Amino acid sequence: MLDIQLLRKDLATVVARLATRGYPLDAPRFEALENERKDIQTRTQDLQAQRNTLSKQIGMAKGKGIDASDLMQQVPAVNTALVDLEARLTIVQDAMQAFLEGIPNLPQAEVPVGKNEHDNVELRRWGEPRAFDFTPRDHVDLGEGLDLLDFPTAVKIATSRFALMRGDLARLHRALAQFMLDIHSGEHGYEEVYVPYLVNAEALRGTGQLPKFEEDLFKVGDNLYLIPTAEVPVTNIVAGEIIPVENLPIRLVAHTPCFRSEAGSYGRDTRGMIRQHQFDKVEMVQMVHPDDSSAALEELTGHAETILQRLGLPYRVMALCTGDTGFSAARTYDLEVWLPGQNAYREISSCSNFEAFQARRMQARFKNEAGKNEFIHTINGSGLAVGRCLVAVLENYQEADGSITLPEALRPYMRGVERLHADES
RNA sequence: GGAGAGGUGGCAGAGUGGUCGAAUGCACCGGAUUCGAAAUCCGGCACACGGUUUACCGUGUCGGGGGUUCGAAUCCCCCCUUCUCCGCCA
Repeated sequence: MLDIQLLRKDLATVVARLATRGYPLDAPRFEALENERKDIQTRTQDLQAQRNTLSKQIGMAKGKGIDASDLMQQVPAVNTALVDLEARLTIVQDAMQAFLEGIPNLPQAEVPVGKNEHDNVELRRWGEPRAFDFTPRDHVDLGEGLDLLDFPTAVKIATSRFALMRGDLARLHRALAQFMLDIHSGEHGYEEVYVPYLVNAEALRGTGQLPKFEEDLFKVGDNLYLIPTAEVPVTNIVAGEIIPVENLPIRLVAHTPCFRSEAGSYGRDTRGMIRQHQFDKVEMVQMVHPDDSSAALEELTGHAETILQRLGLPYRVMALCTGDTGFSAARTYDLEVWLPGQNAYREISSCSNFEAFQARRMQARFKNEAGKNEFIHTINGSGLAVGRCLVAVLENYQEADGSITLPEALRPYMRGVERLHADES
């Protein structure tokens, strides 16, 4: 959520900056709501002050044993007017709140202006895509060829967009998550957390998934939703808190499954594990002093890159343009890993600075140097998407016979297994 | 699942219809004392919003919502939540 003071003070600038991300802010509506609110609120407060004064006088009179019936006769008229005004005030305030919650974050000045993913800017590349002396297969052919990846059975149990992994592939999947978690918690200074996989609407509102993106979520029962990313439970750890400034920055990492309905993505990435209803992800979250958030985003992005580098997976870093930046983010870098099976770079991590956007929704603050409560900044990023990382390992490390040579870094997690290969039989 | 007890400022904890946004203690900030510190003493110290604008005035907030009343932290109803005991259970 944006600071309403910013809209009051400099509406034109806000409109212009939001326009770069393709969001048409309804300025006349804002001004109309604001004027109505101001009018009703001042009138309401005047009446409340009148009532308070009268009641206080009645109390004083009764305390002295004086008859107060004159005063008491004056109150009902005030109250009648108040009932109406207070109701109208609530309506305007709710409308304003809903209006504000629907506005996306302002992109930072450095974000390249553009319409969609085609306008994203490549910042750097790491690693050389391997030259194959055979036609590389994609992870579906590889996994099924090894009898370790099974989509039909997953469909039988659940529905499409689910996967079943077996044996050493299931183990490799677990190894990847462990490996990532160990590096972030052991080398990058993150505290590992285990969090609920079901969250309430308030938490989702805090990080910005609700109210706008309910159709992307799986709802369970009356009040709970399966998490679409660990960002939701992890970031909300600080919701409503006033954090001692010396505790900043807070760095947290969690490995969780993520659940997405993928509404509106029919026909996209229907083959394989790229786009699933359920996938695992290791997520890094930082809560920082506002002065430090830009540096923290660079740092966190580097932490995600470290994983790809240790696994020897070629990737590039993309600066998302204004039009492709997510609702809550002020700035986002995507990491795209090279997938030989698709002959393309594909997103494997998304790292964003949300500035105070989520903190304002969550009421997550710290006491600043002046002793005033101030909103923290939040940053998060995948480090990495486990399923897509598994895909990348399979495709980049495949051999001509369909076997997979495992990267050195993972071998300690694979009880000595160095290759995935089909049974001899 | 059954029974009971609670949710008040950063924390602890008073307050059961009227000058209560709320005693007291701790923590914190400023000052005195001290060579300095501890201890002690004095003072300050919730948040949000609105109006005016450095001072100021007003409104709202005592888990959330609704009700009674001229007036609610205090009475009534509903919900959420925490704790204790019993049962069950990975």
